[in-house]
Amino acid sequence: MKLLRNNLLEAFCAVVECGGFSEAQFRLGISQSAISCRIRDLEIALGYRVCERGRSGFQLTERGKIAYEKACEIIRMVEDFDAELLELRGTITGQLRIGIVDTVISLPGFPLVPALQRFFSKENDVNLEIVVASPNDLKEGLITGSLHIALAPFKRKRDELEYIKVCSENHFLYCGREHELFDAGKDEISPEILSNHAVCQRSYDMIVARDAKTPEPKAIVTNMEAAAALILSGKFLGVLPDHYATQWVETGNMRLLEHPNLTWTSEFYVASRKSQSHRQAVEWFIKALLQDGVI
Amino acid sequence: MKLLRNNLLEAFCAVVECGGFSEAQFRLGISQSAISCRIRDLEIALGYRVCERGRSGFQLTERGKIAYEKACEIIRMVEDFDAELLELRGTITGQLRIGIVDTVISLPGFPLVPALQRFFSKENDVNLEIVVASPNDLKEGLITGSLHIALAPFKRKRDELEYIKVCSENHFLYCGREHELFDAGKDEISPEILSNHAVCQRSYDMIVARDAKTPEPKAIVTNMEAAAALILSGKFLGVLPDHYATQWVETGNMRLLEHPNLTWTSEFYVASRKSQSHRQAVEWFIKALLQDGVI
DNA sequence: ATGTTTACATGAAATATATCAATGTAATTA
DNA sequence: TAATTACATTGATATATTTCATGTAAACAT
Repeated sequence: MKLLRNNLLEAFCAVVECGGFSEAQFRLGISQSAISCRIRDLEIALGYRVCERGRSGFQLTERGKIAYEKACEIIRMVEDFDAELLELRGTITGQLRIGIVDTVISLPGFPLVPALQRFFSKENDVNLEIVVASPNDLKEGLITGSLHIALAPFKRKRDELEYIKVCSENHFLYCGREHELFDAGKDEISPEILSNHAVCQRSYDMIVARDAKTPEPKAIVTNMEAAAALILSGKFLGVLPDHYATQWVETGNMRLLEHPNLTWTSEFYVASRKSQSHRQAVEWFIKALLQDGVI
Repeated sequence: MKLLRNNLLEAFCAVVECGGFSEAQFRLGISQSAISCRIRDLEIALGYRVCERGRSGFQLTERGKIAYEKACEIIRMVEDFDAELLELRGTITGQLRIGIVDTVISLPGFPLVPALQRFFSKENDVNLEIVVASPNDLKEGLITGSLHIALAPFKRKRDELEYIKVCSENHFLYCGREHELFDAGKDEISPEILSNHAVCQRSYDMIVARDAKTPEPKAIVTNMEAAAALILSGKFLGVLPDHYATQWVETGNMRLLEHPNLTWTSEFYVASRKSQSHRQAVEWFIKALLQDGVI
């Protein structure tokens, strides 16, 4: 309990994230000297220095790095705890952290937008945070507690998480207008021919694409927009969800290439921790997500 | 963070466990009025009453009960967190909560006593708590974090826990001197005859004994000493570990009865959570337990 | 070198917070 | 009805925290 008194840890985390005491003033709403005191007190309690600072720059010590990671974790846990107890009042409160993958707004049946409408049309006290990351990072987030809910195509299921299928997404191979295959005849396109062209891949789809027998991907992206840019450049083939590619196909800037192994459907799930769904805000939001009907 | 300020939760938990404000004074080392203030502040922060109190008696409200459970949990988590960060100093610190089943001190190869000697012969700042409970409660404790280490015969293994075998214990059926079978000849004892006599069982051994074809147990105990008392009364047969029964067998107060299904060996394990072994105190103690060699 | 700026530390005063001691109140009990 | 118990309240006191003003040291510009 020693370390959580007087928001010592909040000050520490703010200082780390702001890269110094002076910047953290505004975020914490207290003076620089107060921050100085808090960090000093924290270091006295801990018995070691957490950061080097001064005109020579701000830097966490080795122990400070570990302390910072753990401090973030405990702060999140305490926030969730606060929210749980406050929700016993009847009003739903607290932080609600939701994770999604990128480029899903146009995905038919993706329930986020209607869920947000439903959730916030009821009076509540919830503070929402939406994070965009890869399915793997989202899974990590759920397990560590930095996320309450994630919406993404999860391939391997984890025991400690709960998954509910909500919709699916079709992926096809595309080339850009500038690409030499753009005007090729149907008979000029075969897996063999395609395998001679550079392909860009999303890092988290690489497992799926392993059996596609394409050359080593020349470019790896972690984001759909980046993939689209590479494809539109005409120098790469790439797999995109159809609902996303359609905007360029319709304007004549992309063309779908049929390929048996670079075409797939991924299932989207609402995922959350099995244990920690006690938070009303979490349960309500999941309910709001599923209201259109589970597939 | 609102709820953890000024030890509001410690005060609350102390009050609950002491059954009132006045008693909690001594435990918390603050005056009754200070406690009153803290509970008031907690209730203001929460927005609801956590307990009814006054001359008419102390009682948690429904919400108060939930709040109390969660408060205990978060306090333990914060304690563990404190200990983790303090251990980065180099000195091992914090609470170390160990669970065992009863009547194990005489079990040959049970590593607790030598481990305690080894652990405390090194200078440290650890606060030890030893809990005696059933294997099932110990398992629960490990999972919820109320225990760091447990030493017990675990039958089903849980994924989130780590088990290391340390020794084993032999169980046999016994009767007391006053029992009618005490002086019976060897040929007068068979499973059929035995099945006409009342047996007492430890509640957590009932799964093992299911195939023993004994009549429904007339008495259930959750503690070995209680089982011994029932056996010594002469009114019950019962299963005991041999190392424990031996004291009465040698003094002629108990007799071992051979029975194929009421004789078994249970394996003792050191169990701990896979994830949370980051605490040095926990790791060191496990090391101290295993120093005699793993079986 | 020298002065200036930046980033933090420090000390005294001011403010906020928590605690205590004393007393008040309401429900029991004698 | 008085005494007792268990807690609430109050105002004084103690403690803790923050601010403001100022100090210090490193980096940078001149």
